[in-house]
Amino acid sequence: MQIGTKKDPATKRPRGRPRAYDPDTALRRAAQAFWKSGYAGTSLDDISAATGMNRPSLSAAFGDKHAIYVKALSSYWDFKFAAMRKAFEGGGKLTDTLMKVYDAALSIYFADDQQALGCFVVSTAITEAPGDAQIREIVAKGFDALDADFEALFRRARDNGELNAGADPTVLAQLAVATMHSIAVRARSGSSRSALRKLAQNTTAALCK
Amino acid sequence: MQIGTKKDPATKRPRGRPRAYDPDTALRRAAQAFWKSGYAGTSLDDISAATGMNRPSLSAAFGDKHAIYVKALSSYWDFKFAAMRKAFEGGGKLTDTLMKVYDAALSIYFADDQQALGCFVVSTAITEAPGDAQIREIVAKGFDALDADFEALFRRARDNGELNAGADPTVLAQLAVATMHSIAVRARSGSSRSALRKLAQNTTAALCK
DNA sequence: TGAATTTTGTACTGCATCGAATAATAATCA
DNA sequence: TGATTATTATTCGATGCAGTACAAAATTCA
Repeated sequence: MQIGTKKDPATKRPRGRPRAYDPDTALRRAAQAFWKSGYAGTSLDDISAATGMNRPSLSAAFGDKHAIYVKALSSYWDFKFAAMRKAFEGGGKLTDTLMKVYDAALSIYFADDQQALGCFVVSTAITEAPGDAQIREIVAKGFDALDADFEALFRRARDNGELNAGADPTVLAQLAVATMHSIAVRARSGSSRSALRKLAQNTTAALCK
Repeated sequence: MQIGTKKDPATKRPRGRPRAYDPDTALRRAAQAFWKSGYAGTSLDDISAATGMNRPSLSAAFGDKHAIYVKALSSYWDFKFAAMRKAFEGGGKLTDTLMKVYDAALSIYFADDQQALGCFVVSTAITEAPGDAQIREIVAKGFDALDADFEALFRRARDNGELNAGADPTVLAQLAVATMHSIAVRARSGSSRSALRKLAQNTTAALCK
């Protein structure tokens, strides 16, 4: 159990009793719990157990359940989604970049060795977005960002001559994202990682020719 | 309010007090409620309100909450999913058939005018499949059926010469289903029906050339 | 008309959950 | 060392929920 954040030993400690948790790791663990069982399926006691924080500390640090969920989703965004998007950088061959992106996604979707968790954003889109404008906004922003990443990638490839001039980057991006969504959905319903990687390879081959 | 099922007036009534509900319509309404808010997000009182049945009647007719969910999912399968799959029949042009399928799906996903509900099977794949083997089985069977329908459609089109001989029906079906999943996901996170129809059109055009 | 049978409607029990109030603890500051 | 401050730990109260027991109602059968 990690005690405190020694991020900067020079900064003077604040006045009172020191925190027994690190807010970032706590949020990551809360995200993992919500990710696995959804909003309604995860109790504050579950969050408490996952983070090691007791309930009043959760309240004090992050607010009520809804606020914790929003912060956890943002944490997922910062730690997982952002890492995946890094796979777009580098500028190798189009097919290689695409597979790097899909492999990064698969690593996240299958990170938990007990149970495939899929994509927290996709799951949130299904469960929480319809009834919650704030969360819907966050999800939409995430989807837009991914759409834009794929579109930029295909546009570059077209301009480089890797794709023929008639290729439509927008449509290709939609198909690439659709496969990503499909992978996220199928991962949670029992498809194996290898089967979904094959799906990614098929998509990559189909879109690049 | 509909009383009883007059499906066959010749059949003698059973012995006791007649039922005040029709089991099929009750299940459809229960499905609608679960479809909207998920398993954990829907209480038995919600189901009770949606069906007009009180809780002991629900218990007696369908069993406990989990059993109701399974039966509701099967009801969705019988009434919605099966109707959508009819769009595969008919044997017109490939692009027309594909758009008929997508339009049938969109009609279901946007059937509720208050709120886009997406696909009950996709939503169940996300929320309930991971933790419930029985439901996971049902979902997998649904996905397999749709994969097979698309694959058969593309195979026929290739054999008819509508697609070039090198086209791979399996891969095309995966992409077509991926777009379906994507539409279901995006529908619940606020995308408009017209935007998603455009997505379907783009997919159709891309896969048929 | 009255007994038998099935369903409906009300009420209850036990349990989980959320949120907050209160007391104990561990640090800094004077 | 004692006051101050922030966090932790325990506990409580109110609410919601799932499942069930029991009495009332509506129908068929004799």
